[in-house]
Amino acid sequence: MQRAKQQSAVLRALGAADGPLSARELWSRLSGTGVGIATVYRALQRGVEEGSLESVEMLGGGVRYEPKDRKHHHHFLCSICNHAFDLFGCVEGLESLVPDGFQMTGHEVVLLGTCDACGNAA
Amino acid sequence: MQRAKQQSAVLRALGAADGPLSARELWSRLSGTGVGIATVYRALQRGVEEGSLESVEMLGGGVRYEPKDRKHHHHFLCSICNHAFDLFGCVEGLESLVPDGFQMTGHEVVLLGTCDACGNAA
DNA sequence: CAATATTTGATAATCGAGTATCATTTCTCC
DNA sequence: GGAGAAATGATACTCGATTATCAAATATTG
Repeated sequence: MQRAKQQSAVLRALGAADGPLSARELWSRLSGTGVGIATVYRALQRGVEEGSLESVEMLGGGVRYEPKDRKHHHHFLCSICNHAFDLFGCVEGLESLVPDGFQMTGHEVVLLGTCDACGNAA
Repeated sequence: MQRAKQQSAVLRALGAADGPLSARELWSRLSGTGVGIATVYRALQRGVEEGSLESVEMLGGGVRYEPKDRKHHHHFLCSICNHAFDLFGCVEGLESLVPDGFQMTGHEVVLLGTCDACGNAA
């Protein structure tokens, strides 16, 4: 059996997600496998250190993680299930918002609303 | 002397700011007035309850507050001083990002970088 | 002014996220 | 297989943000 088997499982679960996950979300997706919350944090921490993961701060509370190899993208946050979904594409006109003298090095866009599943369930 | 004098001072300080402030930021701007941190939280809580304030979650950690009467706007977060500045204007093309079946009810845009003061100090 | 209600500041208590610890299990390497 | 290193899960602990508590100060009302 390979090394760090559980941590691999954690990273695989994160890679399979359709958006960034918090440590708790990730842990709940691994329930049944016996993986402890500490191992989830260890895997995330190591992933960030090694550069394969990236942490994303987002409204809705807390830090979420996602694989760093994804293209530039943004997120849709469902106000009902509180899950963050990856979006594709970006927006225009950001530069025009920057005040004089400010240097923009990046940006975040979060769309808010209800996802397909929650919208239909309501 | 009028009622809730200190809470008024808190709300006035928030109204004078150039962006949303956290409870701590607000408190530090009132240092010297003897206002306690508890009163800051009380004023913020009451403001939100009464509808004059709105809480904004933002990367950079924690919740910030701003007067609710401001027009639709977004924020610029300085990665050095960690202060959030109000921006004016908005962006185009958000609708095209929404996946099928999702309902968008709002959006947040945060520009990241360095503000005028921090950029010049560097 | 007296009686009562509200506000205030200090600080204790609470809460959740994340981290540290440690005994046990599992690998790796020979 | 055996020794040592790394990984694991349970859980105690830390840390910061927010809330609750309470006695003192301040307003209001008559």
